Amino acid sequence: MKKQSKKPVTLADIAARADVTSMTVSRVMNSNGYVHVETRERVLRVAREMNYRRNGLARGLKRQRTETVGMVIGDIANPFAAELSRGVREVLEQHGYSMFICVSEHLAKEDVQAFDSLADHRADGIIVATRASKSGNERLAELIDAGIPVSLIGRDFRHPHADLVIADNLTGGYEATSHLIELGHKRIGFIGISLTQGLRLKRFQGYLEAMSEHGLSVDEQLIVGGRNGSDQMPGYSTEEMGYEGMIKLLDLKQRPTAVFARNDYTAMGALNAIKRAGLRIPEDIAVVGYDDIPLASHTSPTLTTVRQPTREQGRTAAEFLLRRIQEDPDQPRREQTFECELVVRESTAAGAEFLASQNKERIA
Amino acid sequence: MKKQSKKPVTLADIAARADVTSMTVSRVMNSNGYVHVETRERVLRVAREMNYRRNGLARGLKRQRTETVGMVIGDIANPFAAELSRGVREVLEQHGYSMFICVSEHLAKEDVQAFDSLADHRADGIIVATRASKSGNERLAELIDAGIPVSLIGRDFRHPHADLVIADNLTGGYEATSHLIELGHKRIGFIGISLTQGLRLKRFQGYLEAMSEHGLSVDEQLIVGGRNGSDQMPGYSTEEMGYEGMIKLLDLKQRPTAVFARNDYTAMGALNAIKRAGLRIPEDIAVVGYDDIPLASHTSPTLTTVRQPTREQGRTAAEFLLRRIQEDPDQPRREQTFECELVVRESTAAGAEFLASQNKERIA
DNA sequence: AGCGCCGGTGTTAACGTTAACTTATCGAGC
DNA sequence: GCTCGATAAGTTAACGTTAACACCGGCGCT
Repeated sequence: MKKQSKKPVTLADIAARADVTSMTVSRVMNSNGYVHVETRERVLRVAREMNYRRNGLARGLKRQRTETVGMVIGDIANPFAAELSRGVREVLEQHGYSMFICVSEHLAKEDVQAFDSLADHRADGIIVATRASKSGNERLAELIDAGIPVSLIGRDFRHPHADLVIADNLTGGYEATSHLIELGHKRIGFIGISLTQGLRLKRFQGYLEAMSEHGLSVDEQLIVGGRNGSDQMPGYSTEEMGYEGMIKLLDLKQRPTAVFARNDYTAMGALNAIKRAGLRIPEDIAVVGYDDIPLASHTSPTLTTVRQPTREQGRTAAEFLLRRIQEDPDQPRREQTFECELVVRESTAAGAEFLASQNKERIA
Repeated sequence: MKKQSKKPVTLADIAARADVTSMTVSRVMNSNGYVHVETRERVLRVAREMNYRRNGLARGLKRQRTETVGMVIGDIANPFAAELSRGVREVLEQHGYSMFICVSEHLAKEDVQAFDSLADHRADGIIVATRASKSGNERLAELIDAGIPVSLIGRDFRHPHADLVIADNLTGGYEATSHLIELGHKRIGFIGISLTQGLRLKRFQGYLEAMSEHGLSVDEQLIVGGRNGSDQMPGYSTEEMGYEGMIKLLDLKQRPTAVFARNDYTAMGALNAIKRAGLRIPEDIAVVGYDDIPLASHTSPTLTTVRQPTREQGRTAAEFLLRRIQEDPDQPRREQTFECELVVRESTAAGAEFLASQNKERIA
């Protein structure tokens, strides 16, 4: 059924028409080596006429590099990942690398598939911003051992030859929680994990530490959310989780006076559940999110949250990766931690004067 | 500076260790042709030991296809694009194709770069979901003419050998506006375009048609938003545009009683500006968005919007593309239009009874 | 005159894989 | 015994590009 379609133009085709060898055409295309001005122009003209596109496969095969970097993210709609990718791209582009994005939908299986796919297509390096998983980490280790440069962002996985950039989410969670405690809250809920598997989440550890350091006990009933069983959640529904988690909390005999959500979407879901229940924010219940996505300053009330230097993390990961590509893939690992910053907005501010005194936000 | 790093294992390396030829190893790896059971197992064992990864460049070069499809989107954080990409992936994965995403950040230059990059790396086909631009369209036409299968989503560009899936945004915009008119609104604003360049936007045309058909005049003061000059807007800020646009509308001597926003983010910005101004929704001002992103049912009030079958569009585009890849790249174009559906929620509902009578939404 | 060097171009041989073909062995069927 | 088909390999020659080297004429220098 497949019709014989016109096959792509090659250097040799151009060479024949321009009466030179393909080597000369190659030199013209890559502007290296000596080529007579007239020859160059003739070749370029023919190439344009024939609508030549170079074959990156052959090129990459011969040169043993593709000037291509793959980035693996868990959820394409996540503004946090989006901002990371922008940082990565900024740097890669400057250095002439193309970036291709693979999405794992937060599934370990797809994670591995993405790694394989990028490795097989000989990406020069891989930037990984997905959540850690056993099978994913194992495959990643194999690839790193095979000499593929890898740079990780916020993934709880270390390898002697892979770089890592990460935000200090432990402190971030600690500060968010402490902020609530300082406002006088004692019953503080956490939305977005299940107790069985959330213990590795740094921002949750920060929550626990803050509570215990201030002598507050943690009521397990106040820890809600997270998927039953598997860790898979279709793209966007973290915010659904926030909504449902909050409802559970509101139904308690003794409900919390404040909640800390694992991320801003979750927090937005919680905001909604609270408003729906006819309660006021922050008077009845205060809410803190995490990530400071652009929407966080446009909810009502605006959302107190923890900002991490997202684009900067992407940039740094890309820089680490490029160094590893251009120097030695087996060089010792670099790790950089970024500090987080509490951004106080209306969802926790007791009053305007508090906001005014605390809020260091730039006038955006 | 670059240290001699261990070079990747090849079929020949395995062949040597397993005492066969690389052809036999190739047969094992691709499970085609006859291979003795013992030989196969020996080869597989050696391959695993040596941590073999096939070279997709060489493979693609020889086979003249890569089983890879590129998708170009304008904004990675846009939930609409995210949902499209999920649909695309669903189909591609079923057929054994890998998908790589390129992001153009809504810039024509990056659009062209993405096309080139995918073409050069010999993707078997390209799915394009970015906004049309002169330079982008031109390059796209070149690639299509060169025989690269292309499938377009919602891009205002036609080519005899490229497929197109598109939502009927004209009708969508018409219905959204008619809905407001039927509710009794006469001064209806539109947020999200500039008059000079927004005329091509189908949903805006639908707005204009509905207004004129109902004998309402359009006040140019009520058309706000859009960037001054260039069409570039950094990722997310459409919602900023909604906020600022709405403020402009609120400042008018005679402000609108309803607004139609070009998409849900813009609408959310508008919601916020209205609430901030101390006005009620929908009593003082009604709001309609577009796209029905997941968040739309979680704002307060929930957002009336126009839903398009997003994932379905992605799936269809992928199916079109696969057919074009597997059959004839020069086959005549297919075009499929998807109907949109008005989803009435609180931001326009006059009262609960209205909602109850109109809202066909599934109990999600 | 002889030498070296530079500009300009060609030749050769890979890069790693696989399509297409060839070779060889083993039984089954006549 | 001979042919034929299935099984199990091996051989050859690309796919399109470029690194490395070779070649050649001309110019400047000793």
